[in-house]
Amino acid sequence: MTDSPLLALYHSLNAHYGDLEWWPADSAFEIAVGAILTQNTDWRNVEKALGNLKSANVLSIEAILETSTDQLEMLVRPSGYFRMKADRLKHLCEFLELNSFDALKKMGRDQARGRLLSVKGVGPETADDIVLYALDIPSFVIDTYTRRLLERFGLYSSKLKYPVLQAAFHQQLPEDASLFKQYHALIVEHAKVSCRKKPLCESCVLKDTCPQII
DNA sequence: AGCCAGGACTGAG
DNA sequence: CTCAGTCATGGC
Repeated sequence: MTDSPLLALYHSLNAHYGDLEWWPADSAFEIAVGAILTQNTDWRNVEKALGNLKSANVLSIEAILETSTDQLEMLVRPSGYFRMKADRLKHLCEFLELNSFDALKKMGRDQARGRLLSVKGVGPETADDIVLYALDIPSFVIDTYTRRLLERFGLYSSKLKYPVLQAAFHQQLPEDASLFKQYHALIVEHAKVSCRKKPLCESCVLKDTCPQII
């Protein structure tokens, strides 16, 4: 029984990079906040913003809701789009006030994901970040790195819609939150060390171990 | 000195 | 519904 292409790709990435321990955070709430802050933003800038929130003791639902918009904007500024993100964090916290992580987890994937998507500023990727890493429910995250990787390996066009690409992962992988977490982490890690422009790097670390794909 | 980052929303056609 | 425009700081 040979692996499906996406599972084979996972094994290759995993063999090279090993366990990556994602998502770095001290709580489910910090993960949700990070998911908003990292939208189209380098994680290193997100860390600065999270650090500001922690230093100001503003990393909780109540604290964010009580903090003035101006103050919140100042704190999240290093992560970019600071006005928009401050606003999105407010919306997220209003939502979490009524829907605890515990309650969301009990709803199951589709329900929880659907509720999250109703929050202004939470799109498909952010919702999946939260469902997967904060709720520990297997829902695969499709980001720009994922699209680029699939495109390069000739597996799926990066133009395909989010649900289509996600379905491919869901069909080809065992329904395992730990595996989904690690896979997404591996994709991002690989993106950081691989070149951005070439269709497929000659020095790609997967070249030797993923012959079925390359 | 540009280019780009772990997206999502909006308005136009 | 498809798609360009918009939002913004910091690293390399």
